Amino acid sequence: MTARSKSAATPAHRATINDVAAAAGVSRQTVTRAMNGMPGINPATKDRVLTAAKRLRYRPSRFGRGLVKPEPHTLGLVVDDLTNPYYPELASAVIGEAAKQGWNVIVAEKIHAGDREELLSEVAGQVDALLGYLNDSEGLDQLGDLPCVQFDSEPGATVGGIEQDFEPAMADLVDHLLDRGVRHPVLLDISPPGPLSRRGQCFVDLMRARGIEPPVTQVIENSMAAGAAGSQAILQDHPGTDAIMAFNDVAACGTLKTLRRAGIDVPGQIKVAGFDGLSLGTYVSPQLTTLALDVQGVAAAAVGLALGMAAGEIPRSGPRARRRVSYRLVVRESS
Amino acid sequence: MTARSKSAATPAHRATINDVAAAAGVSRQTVTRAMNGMPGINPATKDRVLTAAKRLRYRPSRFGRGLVKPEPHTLGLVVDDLTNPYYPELASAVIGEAAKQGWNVIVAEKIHAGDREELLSEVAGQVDALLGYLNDSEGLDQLGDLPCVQFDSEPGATVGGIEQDFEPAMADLVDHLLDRGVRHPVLLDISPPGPLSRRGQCFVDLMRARGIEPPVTQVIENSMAAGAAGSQAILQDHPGTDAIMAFNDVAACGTLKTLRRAGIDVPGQIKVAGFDGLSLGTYVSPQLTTLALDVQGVAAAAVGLALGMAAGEIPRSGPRARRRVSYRLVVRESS
DNA sequence: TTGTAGGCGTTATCAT
DNA sequence: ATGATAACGCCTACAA
Repeated sequence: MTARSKSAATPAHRATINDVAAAAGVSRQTVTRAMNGMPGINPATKDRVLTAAKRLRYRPSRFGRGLVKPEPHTLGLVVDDLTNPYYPELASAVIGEAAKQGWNVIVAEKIHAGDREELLSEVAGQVDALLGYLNDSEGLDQLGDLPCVQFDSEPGATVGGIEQDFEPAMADLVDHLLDRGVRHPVLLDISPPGPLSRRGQCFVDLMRARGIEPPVTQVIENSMAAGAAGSQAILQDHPGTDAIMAFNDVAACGTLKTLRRAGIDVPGQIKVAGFDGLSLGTYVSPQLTTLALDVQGVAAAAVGLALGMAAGEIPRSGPRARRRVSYRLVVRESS
Repeated sequence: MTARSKSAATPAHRATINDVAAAAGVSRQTVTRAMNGMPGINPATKDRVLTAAKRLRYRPSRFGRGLVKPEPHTLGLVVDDLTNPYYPELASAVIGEAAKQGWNVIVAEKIHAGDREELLSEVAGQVDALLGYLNDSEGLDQLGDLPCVQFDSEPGATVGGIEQDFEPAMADLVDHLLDRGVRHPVLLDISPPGPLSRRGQCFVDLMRARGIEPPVTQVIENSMAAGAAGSQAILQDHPGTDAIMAFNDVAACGTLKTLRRAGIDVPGQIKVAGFDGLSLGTYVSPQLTTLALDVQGVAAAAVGLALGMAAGEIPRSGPRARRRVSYRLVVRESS
């Protein structure tokens, strides 16, 4: 009655099945039956139990339950940064695929983690399988037997993974650009000074095979700003440029912005292509021509692998632990 | 040791601490000590245990562990759809805040759920607190004592929540528009035929207070396409329009697209304002003037509330279970 | 219809 | 340094 001493209703710790049983004057088993809607219980008893449960704010412990019904249920998804539009599209697809099978998804972002190995082992302890852009170097081996699926997996990987096959689509894009009269394309690549990214190298190789040697401008950061800055550099260093192939859609949006600022017509004067197929590419003007990854396909394959591994139906590694997905050329307005 | 009987090493079920103990010829307790790096164990023994554990691919059960060390650890975040750029920004902030406190986040999307009540109770069973855009109607009451924090909470809500205070910023925006000479603004609102959204109503009220009666165009879907279509309608229905206030940034991007297609100069001919402050608004041209929510602040407040509730330091509801965060006007290029 | 007994995998406490 | 015992919260099998 006094507002002061209401704390008596707040026990130090959560109510357990025993508390409810005691409160309702029945056995734990009867509580179980009531809570889980099982048959063979007197409606009056059931009602009494449920009332007691509600009054005590009883909520079954997922640990106690998980111990007895050890069905795997939780997937870990590790991404760089949800703020980069690529990852939410992937995450959404993964969550959707997982939901179909009744699995939950814990999403972890590397960007918020001090130590990546620590992040990995932390979420590893909470899940039944792990998905993500997981560098081999980041403690993948310390995960014991945990099923692991790597996006963007290289052929020699130690865990399962998805191989992203963009070569044919890239060839389509190169042909498309040449068809439209491009003769002086530039590659805007993301890579430390040194070797090109795989996709960048592919573009260069395909152009070379057609008798064109595209200059390359490299940026380090994966962001629209980096794309904008890189394009600025291209305008200065390569005046005759008639196409810019950006390392991804986000960077391509930066490119569009730079070109607009410079009063350059896209696609009239310079054509622009991106990579990933984000819906972001439809938000901008002109809409982005891009190499679109089948994100749904990636998610379906990855979740399928992970769940198969967790169920013991698919080995943790080796050829059976791999899938391929492909890109396709999507021509929109920027080329 | 014989490679022959390898399959014997693959028990039907996961290795437990007992298996490791037996294999290493020690007690379970010693296994625990070895696995958790606890003191008081002979290095040689420890080594033997760890070797056995690795060989058996032993991974401690989170259920067994959670039963003994019942520290809350997992947060549930319910959003509509990560494909809508608003939610990933929020999710990223929430995950970051949670990570600071050592919590994991299960992300669930309503869009992937058949039944929303089912979704809610499903993730509720896996977490220690729940965050999200949770309509009161969707079974919030069936969650027992689970700590719940509602984004976009109305004053009378039954659970804890964040109140988003945009009135002052909206007033700033209205004044800003009028300063720039706007006389015929139109509201592009998201709402079923009938009452306006809260933010829409606020815009109208503020304009009215300044002697202007803005027409309203309503759309139902929360998407760029809806924003584009709604703006198309505005162009037809209200020829003299000199400003469009969109219900959010995504819709405002649709508006920009429509206006560009129509050859209308922004902001010269029509000014455009959005709502949310997404980074998306900096991807487009012209960059979007918007009312920016302090997403970090929202996330920090929401996670703080949820963890406080889970720890029993904050009541599940009432004034102490509420926080306010505010918007601010960000003037960019579109106005 | 209801209750009793046992065990799931882990860690803490207290011996030895 | 190591082991025995008990306990965590829940569910299943069986008994009453």
